[in-house]
Amino acid sequence: MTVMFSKKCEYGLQAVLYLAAHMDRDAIPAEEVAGKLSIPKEFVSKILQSLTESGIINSRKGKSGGFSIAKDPKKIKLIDIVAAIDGLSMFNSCVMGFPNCDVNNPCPLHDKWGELRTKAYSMLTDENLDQFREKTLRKVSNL
Amino acid sequence: MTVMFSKKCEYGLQAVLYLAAHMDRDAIPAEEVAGKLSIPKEFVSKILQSLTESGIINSRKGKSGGFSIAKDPKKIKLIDIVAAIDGLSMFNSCVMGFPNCDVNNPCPLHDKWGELRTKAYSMLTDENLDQFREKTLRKVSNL
DNA sequence: GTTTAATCAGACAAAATAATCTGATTAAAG
DNA sequence: CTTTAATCAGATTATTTTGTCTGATTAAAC
Repeated sequence: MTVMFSKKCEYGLQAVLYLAAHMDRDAIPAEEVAGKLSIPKEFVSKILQSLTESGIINSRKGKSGGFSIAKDPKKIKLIDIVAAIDGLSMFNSCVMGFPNCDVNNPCPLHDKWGELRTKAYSMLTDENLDQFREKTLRKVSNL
Repeated sequence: MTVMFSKKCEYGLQAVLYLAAHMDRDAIPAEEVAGKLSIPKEFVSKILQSLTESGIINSRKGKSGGFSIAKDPKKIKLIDIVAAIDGLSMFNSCVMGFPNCDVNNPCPLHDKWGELRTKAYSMLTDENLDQFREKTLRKVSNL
């Protein structure tokens, strides 16, 4: 069981952080990303392809090709990756799965979950990819 | 996509809350629970069976049989249902799926997620089933 | 004791998610 | 221009999750 994102999304977050932490380098092949992060190569490749369509990363075909961050990493937030892969429905769904859970018809956890959800959203929007660089490098070097 | 629990767990939480909110009545058949909560009957039946094995609810076979809360609802917390169905791994896994994510080798979100996780745990442990009774009745009456 | 309405058990089916395979295309480098 | 190393596209497989079906068992009520 994953915590709150799909496996695809977890991998996507890891991979994009990896690319952002290595902006200084050229395009990075899917094989390297897969190897460093222990993700199946074809799977991470697919995920990065889809993020290319979303405009978050670039891809370059052919020899010495690979993937790289598409724009200024100061302008990319983790929420962008989550939105592109899992979507944002988790931020307006009832935590217990009740339908029509809103302020007029709240489930027993509505208020408490509401606070948590707001903080979870902040967690994904407060910092940009550039600000995660060092932490990512430290984590990746210990995998 | 569910928010943070599996569908099975969401249904389990809803169903147990329903039973707890109707403790005054006799055993409640799976069919009623399924109908009120719009959950497939056989599915909720399976879920309630498994919670019977976990000792959270009782079942009675035969005519006028059904399910009921097994013990004092003041002594049951939502976390008990989550633990029985999804397990507690979500409370010690990395939110981004990194391995070995701990204080010595944290992922970029480790600290922020740590706080959230603690609060999510509180959300499931602060109140007992009895305290959810009214809120549940209000919600269920508007489904 | 027969009928009826329920759980229970286990197999089965469908759908979603995760992962793999194959071959085509592309572009750098010799 | 040939080789090589990469993405890309799409089909396929595997696994997990979700949901369904069938029949056996149980117990209340008549």
